[in-house]
Amino acid sequence: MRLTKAFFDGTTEEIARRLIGAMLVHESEQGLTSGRIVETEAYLAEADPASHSARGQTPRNAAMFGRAGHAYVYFIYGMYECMNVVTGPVGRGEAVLIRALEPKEGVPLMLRRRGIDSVENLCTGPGKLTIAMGITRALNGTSLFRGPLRLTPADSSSADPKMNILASARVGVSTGQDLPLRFRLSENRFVSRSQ
DNA sequence: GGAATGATGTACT
DNA sequence: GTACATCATTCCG
Repeated sequence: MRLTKAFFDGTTEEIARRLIGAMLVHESEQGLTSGRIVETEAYLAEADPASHSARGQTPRNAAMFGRAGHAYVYFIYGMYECMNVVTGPVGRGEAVLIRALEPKEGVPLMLRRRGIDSVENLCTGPGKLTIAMGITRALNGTSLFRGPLRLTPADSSSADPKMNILASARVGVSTGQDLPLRFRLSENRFVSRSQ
């Protein structure tokens, strides 16, 4: 199924839920890798102190204020990169952090990038999945409709009936912990470790 | 098993 | 100087 503009209708929370089950695909010179999204977190513009957009636009977070369906990739803790899907509209500053993937295509390449030999912890966290997928800040601001990094919505006709989505507090934030903006597949072994 | 720790760019006090 | 949308490693018990 092809990504359309209508995918970004509704609130960022709704889009964060809708992203569960969608496929993320990256084509690089090294090869193609893909995974099914099993965990997301919504970051809002209003009343969300944990959001990067909370204190206005800076060069670092500019992509978060860009168009829906584009990537916001940022560098954190001096070591890791995290990937978000901007949910727009332009100037608003809302996005959904991709926190975990169930690896699908290009697993050997992902294992090589991560320097491990088990698929178990390959993409179970936002910093891990960007390494495995080869996602860097070079992709910041790029379109997820076309380009090397693409998003493919879940095919609703083949939706897994056991696909229960749980909502809970976000991970690693010190403010806004009362907001249930983290979404994950229940009973999926590829969600991130920290609960 | 769980807690503490180090790696360290970017933004802000 | 401090905090941060993290992770791997080390040190406990």
